[in-house]
Amino acid sequence: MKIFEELQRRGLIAQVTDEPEIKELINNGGAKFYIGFDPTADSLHAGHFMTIVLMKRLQLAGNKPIVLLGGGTGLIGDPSGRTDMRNVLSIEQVNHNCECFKKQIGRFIDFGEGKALCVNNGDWLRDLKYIEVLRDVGACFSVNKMLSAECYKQRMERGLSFLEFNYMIMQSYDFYRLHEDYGCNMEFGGDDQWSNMLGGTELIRKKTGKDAYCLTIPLLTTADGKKMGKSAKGAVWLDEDKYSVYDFYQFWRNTADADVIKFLKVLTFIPIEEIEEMEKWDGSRINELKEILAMEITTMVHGKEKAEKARDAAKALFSGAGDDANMPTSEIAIEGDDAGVLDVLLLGGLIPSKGEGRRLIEQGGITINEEKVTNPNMRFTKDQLKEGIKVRKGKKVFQKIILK
RNA sequence: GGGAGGGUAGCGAAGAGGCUAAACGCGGCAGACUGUAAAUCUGUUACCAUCGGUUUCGGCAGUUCGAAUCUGCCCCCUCCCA
Repeated sequence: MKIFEELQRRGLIAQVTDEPEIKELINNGGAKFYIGFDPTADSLHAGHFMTIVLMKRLQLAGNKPIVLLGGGTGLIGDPSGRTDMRNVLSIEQVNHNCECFKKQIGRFIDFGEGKALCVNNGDWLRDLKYIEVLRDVGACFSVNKMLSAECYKQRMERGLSFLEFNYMIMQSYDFYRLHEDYGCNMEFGGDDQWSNMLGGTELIRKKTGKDAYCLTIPLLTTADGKKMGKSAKGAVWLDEDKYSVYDFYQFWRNTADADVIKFLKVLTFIPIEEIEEMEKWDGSRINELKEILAMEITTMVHGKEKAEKARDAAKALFSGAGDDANMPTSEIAIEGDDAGVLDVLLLGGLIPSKGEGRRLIEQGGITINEEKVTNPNMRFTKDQLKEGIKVRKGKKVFQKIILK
């Protein structure tokens, strides 16, 4: 099966500019495509992951990826599909974030000789001269057309700053530069990028008379219509210091029934035939699929060893077996000879405030060492804490707390 | 620059001098039911605390026994006119 067909079967194609042409290019390894990543934080998150996986798929099919770090565009902020303005990042932050992104992407994409490129649009965007840009690039854009772009819809009601309005032009210019400097002929991105991407192809056509192509992937949403990759705690980071491997595994393990197959297709390298086979499995095996999904993704991101550890820990905890070898653990320090439960939970990071802790205890949501806690004034001695206590919050949160 | 309307808890949105830590909806958390799912139902959702207390309604300064609610100044947003 050729890569284009595979992408289709996996549900990875939302919109394309010229299907026959794109098919031809990527099926024969003729694409030199770029995907942009704006460094909005110091780690990639689950939302980026699908894009990276896509990149990898195309690279494996012989195409050349160009990773574009948004050292320039990150200073502007993409307003596409957003209702509110992004907070403006400092140059230092952006630089730092770019470094972090680069490291992380390197774990997935092979940057070996001639196989892929990593460039930073800060290298050209930051030095642009205003008048020159207006004359060279600005003249190619129609404000009327830009304003009618779908991606600004929400912002037309709430206000759009000129800064953000220029994002599309910067992204288009990126494509043009990559086309000129590196022979890039295609841009991939999330579906919310469609108008920005088209801006690029049009700019290239106007400036060079040549064609370039775009392909967008559907925005991965959960069955309840939310953007995938956000958990209650915020973004699901790929950096294990920001989001533990155990939690990462659990995030995928808790995927809604309706999303499992979709996620398997889009996010894993399990052959599409196999997934289509899994689709026919009896409904009672749905939890097996969730484990497979969680295992696959966690392995890709954190490596097999850590993924197995996370899986084993989860299995042990949820099956009720006493094995706490891999239970997530936090260390705390206390003053005095003993400490109240609420303080312990707070220090262990299980509750955001003592009020919340009280509520949990009142409602029977806290279990320590297999015993339900009923008294919010309960105390633990230093010796007890030294041995460590096993806390269970609600149904799914397990944590061992131990004295430092 | 002129005019109008706004800024209330994570979000949306009521409240227009004491009865308001602030209705309601969403979201979050917990409980029941389950399959570590969804749906549903129940409870809960500023902070500290046993009673009770502390700090909140864009910011600052006032008026009042008492202010989210009234006054002045400032900041920010939206719309209309230039």
